[in-house]
Amino acid sequence: MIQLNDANATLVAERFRTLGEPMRLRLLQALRDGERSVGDLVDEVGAGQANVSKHLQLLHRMGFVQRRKEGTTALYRIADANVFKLCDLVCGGMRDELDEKRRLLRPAR
Amino acid sequence: MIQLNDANATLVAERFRTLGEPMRLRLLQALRDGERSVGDLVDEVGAGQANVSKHLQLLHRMGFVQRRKEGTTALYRIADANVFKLCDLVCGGMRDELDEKRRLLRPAR
DNA sequence: TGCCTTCTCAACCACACGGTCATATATTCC
DNA sequence: GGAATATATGACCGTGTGGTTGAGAAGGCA
Repeated sequence: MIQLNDANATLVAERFRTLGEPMRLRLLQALRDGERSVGDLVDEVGAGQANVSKHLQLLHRMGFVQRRKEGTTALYRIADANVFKLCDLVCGGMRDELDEKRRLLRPAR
Repeated sequence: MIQLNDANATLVAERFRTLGEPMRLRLLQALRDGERSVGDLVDEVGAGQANVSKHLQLLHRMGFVQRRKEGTTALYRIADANVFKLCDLVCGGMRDELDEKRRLLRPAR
């Protein structure tokens, strides 16, 4: 791991925090199989348009998605496929933790 | 990636958000080379003791660290080494993004 | 028992953030 | 130009969260 001095820790934390939001994760997943317009995403995640737009902007500023305009519509797409690796790792950790808890429930025999 | 339905997205986001805090990242890094007491960590990261204790508790609840008591001192250690893989991935993403920005600054020749 | 150390817990405050509403901007079509 | 559509932006509000402070356990030791 890169040295996490105070400055780096802040930058890295900023990116983790960006992923620490259910709506943003759902947007990323919706973008998983290709480019989508804001309107499509609004329909897909069932949230307000302004809200979706703001989340997408943050994901864009953090470099997780890219943006392209076509007429009046804005098309977003995944910029960094590693996002899904991150999710996989987190899910793996969740599984491990659940296994551990289940193991602790089983009384020592 | 595991299907991120609404329930899963919340759980995964919860874990990302836990890592989305500079102080917690610094605590994890301080624990990287072995078990540490709360007091040691307080000295190492230069924060209030109650504050460190709270952060450690959250990391513990989320399964990132394990806890052990010895007399009056509490000893924490990394429970899930994948945390560092997560940090590496995020750092890699940051590097890529910086490279991209640098490339965009160079005018098309 | 009484004191000291170590840590946790509860209450509080200030601030950041997610959501919504209303409005602005930009592009297309008539 | 004017209306309609698609997106972005700003103001506002309620809630969640990091930090601090002070009190409260829990163990070690004289």
